[in-house]
This record gives sequence, C-alpha cells and structure tokens, in this order.
Amino acid sequence: MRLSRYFLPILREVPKEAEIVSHRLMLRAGMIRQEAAGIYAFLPLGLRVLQKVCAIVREEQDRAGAIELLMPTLQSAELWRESGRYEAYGKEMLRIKDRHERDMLYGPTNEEMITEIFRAYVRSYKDLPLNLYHIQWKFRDEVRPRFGLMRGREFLMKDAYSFDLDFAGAKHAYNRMFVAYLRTFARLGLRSIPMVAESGPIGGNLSHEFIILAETGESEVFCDRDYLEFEVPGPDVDFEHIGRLQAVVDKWTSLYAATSEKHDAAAFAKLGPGQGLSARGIEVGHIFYFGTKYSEPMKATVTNHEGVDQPVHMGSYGIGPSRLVAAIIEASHDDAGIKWPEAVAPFKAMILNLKQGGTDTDPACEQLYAALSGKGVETLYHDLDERPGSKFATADLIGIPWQILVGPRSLAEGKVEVKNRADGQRELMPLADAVARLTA
RNA sequence: CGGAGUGUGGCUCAGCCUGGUAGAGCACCUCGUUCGGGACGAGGGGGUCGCAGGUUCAAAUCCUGCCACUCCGACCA
Repeated sequence: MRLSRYFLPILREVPKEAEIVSHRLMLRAGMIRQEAAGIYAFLPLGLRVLQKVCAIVREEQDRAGAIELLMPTLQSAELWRESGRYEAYGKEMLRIKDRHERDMLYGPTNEEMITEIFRAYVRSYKDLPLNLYHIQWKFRDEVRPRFGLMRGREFLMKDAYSFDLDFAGAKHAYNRMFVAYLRTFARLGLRSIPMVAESGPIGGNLSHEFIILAETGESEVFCDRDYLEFEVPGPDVDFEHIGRLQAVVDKWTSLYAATSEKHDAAAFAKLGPGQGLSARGIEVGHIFYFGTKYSEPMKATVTNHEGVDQPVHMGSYGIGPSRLVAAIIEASHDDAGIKWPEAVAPFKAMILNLKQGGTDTDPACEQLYAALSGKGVETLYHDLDERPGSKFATADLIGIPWQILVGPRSLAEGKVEVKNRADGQRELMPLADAVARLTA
C-alpha cells in the first residue's frame, strides 16, 4: 500500500479525551475514531489489526473443535423472557422497539439465541459434543464507558457455546477452550494467566478469567510468579485426549492466581518471599460452565442412551478482539508509539523514502516495494513528500515491525537500512538482502 | 446514577471574570528553497464560538433551559 493512496489520519497532538496509552496511541495512529461515548469506528489501519486478531482467535477456536456461525446483533425480547433474563439483565441491555411496537434488544451476549438454535435441530446425544461460536458486535450500555476500546459500549466479541450430555463432557469442553485461550493469547504476543473468577450475570459455578499483566490494567490481580514461566501448549496439542488436556489445565490452575474480588490474602501470603506477584491486569477472556441454567428453562434437551430426554450441559467462552487490540498496545509500546507483534501488525514492513523525488531513492523504493509486494509481504510505502524526521515519527507511531530506510547516503553504497521496531536494531544491507530478510 | 469539569476552524488551546471588528500554534492549499530523527520563506483558504431562549444599542463573553463529551466513584467481554 502506498501511503499517498491510503487513508491514515495521523494526529500529531494528543486528543484531550484520551486518558490511557492505548487509547491515545490508537487515536494518534489513525486506527479508530470515536463516534459517541464508548462507540468507535475502526479506520483502515485499526481494522487491519482487528482482523488479524480475529483471524488468530478463529484459527484457535477451529483447532479446538469449535464451529463458526454468525448470529444477528438484534434479538427478540421473547427469547430473553424465556430464560428470565429480559427482566434480570437491567439497564445495561439496550432495548429497542420496532415499528410494530415489538420489543427487541441489541444483544449483549447470545446464550438464549444459541440455545434456541440448538434446540431447534439437535435431538440426540449422538450429536454431542457440540461447540458453536461467532464473532459479532455486542452492545452493553455501560454506565460509564472509558479507556477507549478497553471499555466501550459497543465491542466485538468472540463467544463460543458448548453443549454436552453431562458434566464430564462439559468439563472437557471447558478444558478445550481453556487451552485454546492459552494458545490464542500467546500467539497474540501476550502472557495470559487464568484466574478463578466470579461468573457474574452469565451464571454458573466454574469460571476463569484470562488476565494479561499491564501497568495500566484496570483491575488488581495477585498470582504466583511462576506463571510467567509456564509453557504454553504447542499447536500439536491433542484436544481430543481428555486426560492430557486435563493435565494441562491442572498445571495452569495449580498455583495461586486471583483477581481482587476472589483474592485470599492469607493464601497469597503463604507463597513465600518474592513469589507472590501483585500487579494490575486486563481481562481479555472469560470462560464459564453453567450447566443447565439455560437449557432447562428453554427446554434444550437431547435423548440419552436410555431414551430419556435430558437438558444439555452448557458453557460459554468469550474473548474481546476489540479490547485485545487495546490490550496488545498496553503491553507493547514505548514513548514513540506502538510496537506491534508481527502476528497482528497491520503491515509487516514499511519503506521510508528519505528523499522523496530523489533520482536514486525513488527507483530503489519502487524496486523494493514491487519485490516485497510480489512476495506477499504486506508493505506500506511512505511515499509522501515529508521530512525524514516526520517519516520516522510516523513509522514509530504506527509500529510496523520492520522499517526499511532508503536514503541517498547508504544507497550510494548500494545499501538500505533495515530497522526492527521491537528492539531498535538497525542493519545496513543490500536491497536484495533486505527483501530476503523480510520474506524469510 | 451521585460528584467534578469541558464544549471557540481538522487538532491543541487563548479570549469569557470586566459585553464592543473572532485569535495563536499545528494541519491544509499555492510557489520556491530543502531532505539520514517531526524544515524554512512568501502568499492563501477555512469558524452562524454545542443548541434554544432571554437580558442589552450590542453577547463567544451575562442569565435560564437543553444536548454532547471527559474525569472521579458504584458496575462490567
């Protein structure tokens, strides 16, 4: 992509409404635009990152055996009356009337709807286990939205729902998602720690929050320091093997880890000197087992081995991709701007033409751009007529992992400078080597 | 929902107390000189001062109401 033809509204000055670093950087980097309190438009650069996050979430859901579908954002109030949550959910739920005065709502979550879909088609225990998920916009009318995407009212959520015949099956379904979440966050460049959690209005009694540690995190968390060293399961993990999967979960739940709501100061103190880690965290995922809380009132049953109908055991599993975009920035930035992990970077490389209009730099940049694009490297070519300093500032701000500096000085020796945004390493090399480096 | 604030060109803000020709920096447009860490000169465009009433000869400024947004607290992917 040529910057001259892209839509990237960089802000040099910090918008006054932005309080936390991820919000500031996203506004400055032209990733998002606030349209109302807690409601944001994703601009092209922001959308690219969001889509990369979603792609990874999707891959890991699929790997763990979940199946994607897509449910609507608007729902009928009738469904929610069946579960009893239409009254129970409170003002956080945005209620709407259509032209026929029918009660509708903008979905804050989808337990009712997925249960309705399930019960419409599934009759037999032989169709289990089943895990269905979608990635869809949610609306929760927060009393006080803040921190940009971190606590918006409208947000993107991956929500998965598992259906099993009994608790044992549901526990395995829970473990699948547990491990999928560990892998998902690791691939996003984040170290997540599962913590015992309250299950809140979703209901249920087995629940973990996945927390990433960040200085600007909104909640206080406590855990054993050893969690920082735990090994995340590789891509070859066998999601079908009940015992091995349980072993992974057992290990990842063996040490102390709790948010402030569930914190046990006495147990934490027993960890020993230097072992307890007290920090701030961001909740990026939340998983629940809630049994028959919805299947019973909504009559989502299957026929079991004995020919008897019984309500299915369910769980739900949420990840907020839009919040993750902010969380990744919180975890990875410096004074100059964002430092994207390669897995979610909006572009992999950025070419900086240090002398726009130069008889040597222009052709060299074009050559690089063509070579990289031809090999499928997502490349942003800064071809605007700006001072080098301004281009450096932009490149650092938007955090593209690899910067290729093409200037007359080094080009005289047939070289360009390749700079890594994450560690600041720079290296002079011939053009061909730069292309090779980025396609390796 | 309680408390505290803010609304003036695209952005950051001054002007308001003490009413009297709407300002600055950045950004934008034109021309020129520049080009290895946010350039310089010259010229230029752009704002019914959040909205609606009121007071006044005269309102960005004073008064009333409303709206939007932000921050602190109670709640949350």
